[in-house]
Amino acid sequence: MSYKERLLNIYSDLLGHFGQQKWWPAETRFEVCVGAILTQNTAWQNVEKAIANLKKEGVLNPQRLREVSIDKLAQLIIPSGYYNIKAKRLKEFVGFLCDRYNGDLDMMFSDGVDNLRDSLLQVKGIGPETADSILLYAGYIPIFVVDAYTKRIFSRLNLVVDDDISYDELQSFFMRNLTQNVPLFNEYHALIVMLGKNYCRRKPKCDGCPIMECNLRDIKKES
DNA sequence: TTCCTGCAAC
DNA sequence: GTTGCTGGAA
Repeated sequence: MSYKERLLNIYSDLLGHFGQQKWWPAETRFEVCVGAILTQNTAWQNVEKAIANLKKEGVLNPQRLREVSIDKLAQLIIPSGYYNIKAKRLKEFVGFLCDRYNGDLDMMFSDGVDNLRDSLLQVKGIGPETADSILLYAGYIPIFVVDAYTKRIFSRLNLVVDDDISYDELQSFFMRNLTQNVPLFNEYHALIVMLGKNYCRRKPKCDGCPIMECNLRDIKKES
C-alpha cells in the first residue's frame, strides 16, 4: 500500500471514530492567531479562559491589544500559563501585524505564502507550529500543521522511520502525500490531536484505538 | 505527579 | 542538547 493510501485510510479511521472536529473554535481570524500563541504547550481548556478574559476586557482586536499595557495583558492571560512570556509574544505579533499590514489580517494573508511564513517565523515567539496554525486556521492556506503528536503517532506506525526528523521534513511528508486541500488539512491535524490526547499518549492506551493498521500491527505489546 | 494543539535562550 | 516559562485538570 502506498503512503497516500495509508494516510487516507488513517484519516478515514480517525474521522469515523472522532467525527468532524470543527477547528478552529473562534469568532474571528484574529482570535485564531491569538489562540495559536496562547495554546503553545498548553491545554486548550485553559486558553479558553484567557480568551474569555480578553473578550470581556474588549482587547481581542489588533488596535486594542496593541494599546493595552503588557502587564495588564499578562494578568488577563494568566489562566493559559506562561503568561509573562506569552504577553510579550502577543505584543510581538500585533506589533508585526500593525507595522507591516496596518493591523489588517486580509492584507497579511494576501502576501505570498512562502514569504509570509518566513516573516511570521521571524517574529519572536512564533515557531513553525504556531506559524502554520495561523496560516491554515486563520488564513485558510493549505499548509499542513505537524506537532509532537504527529511525530509520535506516525513513528509508532512506522510511517516515520527517522526519529530525528525535522519539523519541515515531517510536514513535507504529509504535503507530498495528501491533496492540497484546506478542509482536509484542517480536519486531519485536529484528528491527530484527538488521537494523541486520547489514545496515542506517551504511555499508549491502545485499547479502542481507531486506527486499523495499528491494531493489525499489534503495537499494543510495546509500552 | 503528569501533561498540555512550543519556543527561545543558554 | 538542556532549561525556563506557568496555571489548571486528571
